[in-house]
Amino acid sequence: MHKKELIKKSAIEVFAKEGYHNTTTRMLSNHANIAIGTIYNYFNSKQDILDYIFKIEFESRVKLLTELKQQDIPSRKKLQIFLDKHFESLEFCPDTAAVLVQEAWSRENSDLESIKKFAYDLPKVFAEIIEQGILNNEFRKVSSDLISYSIFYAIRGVATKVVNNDKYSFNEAKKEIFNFLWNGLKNY
Amino acid sequence: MHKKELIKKSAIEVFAKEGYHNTTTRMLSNHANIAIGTIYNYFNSKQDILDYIFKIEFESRVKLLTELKQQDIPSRKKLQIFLDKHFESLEFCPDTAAVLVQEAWSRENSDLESIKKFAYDLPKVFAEIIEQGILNNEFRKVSSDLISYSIFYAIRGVATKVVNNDKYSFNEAKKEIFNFLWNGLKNY
Amino acid sequence: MHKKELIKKSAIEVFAKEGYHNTTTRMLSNHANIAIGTIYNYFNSKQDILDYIFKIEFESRVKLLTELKQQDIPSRKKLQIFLDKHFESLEFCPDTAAVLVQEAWSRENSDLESIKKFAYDLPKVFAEIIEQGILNNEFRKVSSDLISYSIFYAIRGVATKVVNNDKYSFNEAKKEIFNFLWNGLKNY
Amino acid sequence: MHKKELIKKSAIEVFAKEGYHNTTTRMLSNHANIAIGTIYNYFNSKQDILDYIFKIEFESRVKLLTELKQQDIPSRKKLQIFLDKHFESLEFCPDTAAVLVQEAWSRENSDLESIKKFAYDLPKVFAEIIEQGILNNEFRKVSSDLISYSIFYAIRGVATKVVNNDKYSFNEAKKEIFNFLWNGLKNY
DNA sequence: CATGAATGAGCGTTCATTCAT
DNA sequence: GATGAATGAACGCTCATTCAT
Repeated sequence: MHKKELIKKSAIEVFAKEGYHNTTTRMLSNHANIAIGTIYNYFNSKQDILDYIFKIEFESRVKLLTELKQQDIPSRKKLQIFLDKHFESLEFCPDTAAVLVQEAWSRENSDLESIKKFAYDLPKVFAEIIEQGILNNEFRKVSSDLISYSIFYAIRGVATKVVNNDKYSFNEAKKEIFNFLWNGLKNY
Repeated sequence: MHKKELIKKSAIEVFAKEGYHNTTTRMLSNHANIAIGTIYNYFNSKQDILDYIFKIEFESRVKLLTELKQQDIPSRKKLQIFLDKHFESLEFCPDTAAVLVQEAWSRENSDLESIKKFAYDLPKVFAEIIEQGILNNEFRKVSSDLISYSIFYAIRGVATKVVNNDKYSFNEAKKEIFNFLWNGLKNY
Repeated sequence: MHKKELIKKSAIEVFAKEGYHNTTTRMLSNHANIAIGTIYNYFNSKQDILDYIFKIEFESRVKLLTELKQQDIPSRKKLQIFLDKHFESLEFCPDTAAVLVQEAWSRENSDLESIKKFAYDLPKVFAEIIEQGILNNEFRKVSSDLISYSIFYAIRGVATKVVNNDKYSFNEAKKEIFNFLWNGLKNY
Repeated sequence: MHKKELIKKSAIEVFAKEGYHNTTTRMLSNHANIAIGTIYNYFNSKQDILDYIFKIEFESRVKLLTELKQQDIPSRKKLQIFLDKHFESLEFCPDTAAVLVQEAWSRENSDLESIKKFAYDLPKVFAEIIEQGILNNEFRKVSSDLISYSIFYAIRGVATKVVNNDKYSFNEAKKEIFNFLWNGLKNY
């Protein structure tokens, strides 16, 4: 594996467990079995690592959403696929999910370019999908950007609940949140 | 004003603007025009100030929700009143709202007792209101605790959007989110 | 009781238990049931309290030693009486004894006038008693000021051991140390 | 020199002059011509430096005493050798001696493991040497642990006197205290 | 006289970052 | 490229002392 990816992978594990703020560069270097200085050969700063994580994850998600937007399927299906993918990544990359969830909204990181993109641009793309749904009469006439925000946060709320609580399976949670959001959106 | 309240009020202003983590005790004392030591006559630590803020706000919100639960009015109305109150406080105490929203999620504050209460107990009370709505057939049969989480986060999402963006009035946002949530919940 | 004496008495209790350094003025005021400010009506500083304690104790001990010096009794008896008095005060004013023992040699207090007197002048008077013993052939020709120091410290060593250890009674310890010192001094 | 030893050596000089308590970490770093942070690469805390000093000195002294105990020479000789070594270290490492003497008694350091060892275990080993002397009839039947304490403190007393006073040479002082202790111990 | 809230200099400690090897 | 010892600004917090009431 390229060393930059090794550091990213390793950092995700530590950030997920300890939180970005409580993680020292020494912890990162220990966990990755490299020297502290080596980190700085690939990243400009500690925050730069987080930035990179968000950048990669943002790109993969924006790619998914953009593809989804362009597909010729019902908007209902698009919502479903998005939730499928989202809960899939929660289940199979829980550490990455934990980092995204924990660090995205910390005021401490709020000036990171990639976090801004993640927090503002991603809902924006999703808003466009909602607008498609409104145009073809599948969805009610909602304010797409307000509601896309609500949806993003609502999903995150459920995700947090499920991650911290073994009462619900990912599948159950996915069905619940899908029904809730779909009912909130659909046109009768 | 009692000095403890002065410090709380002043701290809310600084926390809202700078974030809890970026705020130093020196900034707090400068903003409140008192000595650093004075802060420690009323609070045990910097974190204790945040704790106090959350404690006060938690109590007022839990009071509202508990009263709402006991009232003999349609669940739809209860949702509406809750949103009214919530957006009212957002509009008139935006700094407090900003602090609650920013710091409640932060991993680094997650061991504060009052933040745990705020983040976990408040949705729990709300879940009981949802269960009432299910029992009297106003709401669909949803998983009340998952969905109450979603709703809390969804509201936060809209709040964040509105606070950071002057495109929408609080009133518009309130109506949008109410319709969205109501449609997501109601029984046909 | 005069308030100054109340403060002194109370301070001795706290100093004995906590150590001078770990004692805050707040602890002193709480223990004496007075306000912090009141302390400063009778003492110029926290150290001034310690200074006063040593001054009083120094005076009583120097008085004893001076009287002893002037009495027309064998030097052996003088040593015995001194030890009697010393262990008597250890037994009946253990807090005062603890303060004297603990604080007299702390570098932190070493510039206190009364502590210097206590640590340097007291052995000096004792040295004069030893010189009397040498002159009348009871004691060997020792260097009186070196040996008086040794004796003071030796006594303190035993005192510390007995105070911190219930294996020995004050009486046993007194007999042991008397025999040791007497054998060390006496002329054959 | 290893940096840890440089810091130790430098700290001994400052502690000896200023006292442990009056020494700030900034003073230590200035005196050693290193950054504050460097200290913390080798020690966990300011107290840890003192702990290390005592640990090293304790070990060298316990080694000497243990060897002495096992040697087949008169107990009188053992006392003499111990005093020789002790005054030798006083003369050639006066700063170290000053630190040991000043800080070993301080109430505020009394919870340091190495200081406890120094103050309690060292006399214990010495007590065993005294017991040997009693068994082979060189010494009187004294309470070995009380008297070993007395001796340790008595030596400290003389040491303090000599260090703070240029009236006596180390050699004179050593002879005086040896005679005093030997007469206090010997069997007639 | 008695009070105790207010003060702020100064403490020990942390940790992201640098750079000589 | 890899290393990790060295760095020092900046932090949260303490507590003896003051002084207006």
